[in-house]
Amino acid sequence: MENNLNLYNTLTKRVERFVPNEPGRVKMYTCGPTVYHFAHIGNLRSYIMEDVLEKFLRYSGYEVERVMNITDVGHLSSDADTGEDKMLKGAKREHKTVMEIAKFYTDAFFSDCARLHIRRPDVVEPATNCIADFIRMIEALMEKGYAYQAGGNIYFDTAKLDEYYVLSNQNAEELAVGVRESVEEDENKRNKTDFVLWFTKSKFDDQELKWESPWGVGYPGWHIECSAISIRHLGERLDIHCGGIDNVFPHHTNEIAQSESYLGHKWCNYWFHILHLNDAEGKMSKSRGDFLTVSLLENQGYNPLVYRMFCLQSHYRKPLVFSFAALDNVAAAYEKLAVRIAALLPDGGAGLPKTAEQDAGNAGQSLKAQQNTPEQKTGKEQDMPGLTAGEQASGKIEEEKLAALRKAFLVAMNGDLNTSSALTVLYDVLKTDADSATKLAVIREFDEVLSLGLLEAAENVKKSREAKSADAAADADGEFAAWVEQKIEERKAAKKNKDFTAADAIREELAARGVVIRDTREGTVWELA
RNA sequence: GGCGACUUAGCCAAGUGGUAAGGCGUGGGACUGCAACUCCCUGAUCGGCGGUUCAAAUCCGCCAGUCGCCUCCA
Repeated sequence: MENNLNLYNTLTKRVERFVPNEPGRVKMYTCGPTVYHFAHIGNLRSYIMEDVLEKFLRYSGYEVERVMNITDVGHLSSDADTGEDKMLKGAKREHKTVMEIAKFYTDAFFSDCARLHIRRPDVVEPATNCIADFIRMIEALMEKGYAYQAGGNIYFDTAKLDEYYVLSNQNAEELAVGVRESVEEDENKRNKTDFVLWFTKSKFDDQELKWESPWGVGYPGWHIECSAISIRHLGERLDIHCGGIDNVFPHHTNEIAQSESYLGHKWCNYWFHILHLNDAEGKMSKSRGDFLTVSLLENQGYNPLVYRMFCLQSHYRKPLVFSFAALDNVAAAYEKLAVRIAALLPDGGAGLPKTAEQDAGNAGQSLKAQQNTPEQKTGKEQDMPGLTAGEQASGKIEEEKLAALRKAFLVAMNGDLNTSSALTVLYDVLKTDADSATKLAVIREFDEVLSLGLLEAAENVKKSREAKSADAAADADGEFAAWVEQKIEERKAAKKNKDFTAADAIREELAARGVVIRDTREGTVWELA
């Protein structure tokens, strides 16, 4: 099956058919975090949506190579040399070395990602590993005349380009410099859009990490790292460059300027930008101080995957407003989905062997084979992605129904990654007139891309619904469990005698001890609240 | 000041020319002694005004509101 992915491209400001440089292969670069603090859930919205893009590309049959940088140096709070390095700021705040800070927050970042089922990119490259690449690239830019030295620093000369504002319709005359109060204008720049490639002279001397360079001891500017790291790992032609919308100008604009000047040809074809997560006050940002993290959500009782679903419920090119009311909405929807899927699971709870981590890490590799052999119907069951023994046991996969649902999913996702519509296909699956095995297979397949952990959640629901009594009894000490069982028997007797007052009293007595009971067809089950 | 985006039912949200998906919630019903669970049913003419068209939430114009970027930001 041919790929039909249509993606909005910031470069052309249109939705375009995605065609990679090399058939069947996608080279994807993501601007990674600056690791001076925890990532807030707004940062993570971008990574969630990029993860969906990556997984959908894999699901569509592409081989994807994805690279992410880790900014662990040279990220100034100002582009003038008066600023303060963010890493250094973090280190000062916590009385640690810059490298300790970087390590700690890098680990924290990937831990957050794992909890959100965001796959770790194939290559994760800290900027401090690539200093030699930066220097090589800056030297080349100097030789070609695109860079100049002034006041001890190396600057990129944006006047050398015919076209600088390729991503946004800014214009030099109207571009305001130093709009924000904290930003000072750098007197060394020839043009106001010039940016620093290498610092050797800084008004603050306590920069911890410095390296030798042809221009003296110093450290790299921020923009050079993404260009150099991408070219190092993905070569001269990039298919997709991702990032938050705020990076469009100046960061990505500068990346294009320096990369294409260096390479002498077009560098990246598709620019994928995610709009921000806002709250009632506006954009969430680290610098505003107070911010929400994955851990904070977890502490308040939210499954991180509920936040993932919250993001998927909206479109990546629309601003998303966060509120706990809206999150509660999604939490309820997630729970209900899990319950409905649980009802499809075969009895006996035949295993769901994959763990959440595996699910997050190995999304979609299997559709390609199927798509390449559309006529092959016989023995298709064996090809089903991740079809478990349980699914096979509960019935035969109904191929035609599966194909119809898959098509709806593809239409949604191919339409500029319409995850909101893709999510509704999940509800179509549940409503469709098909065998449980088919529905489970489809849900499992879609979840390779959505990564909402739906089958695991359903399995948990099933466990707690059907085996909770036994589990609770095992968990609780025997004496307590015996007491509960006895109370349930007493209530049963009371109900039989139509003594509902007594029955309700027993239920309340149990509730007071944290035991919640529910009458089912199979009898009364209980669990510890 | 310049650049850009958004505005759909109580809430979230899809829908870029053909007569408003889906979810949550609410209300009603079935089941249950009751409750919970589950299932069924239930709602909007698309910020305002004007225009183009046989036909507009969808195109154009004006107005209003909200938000983002303009060298810290995902």
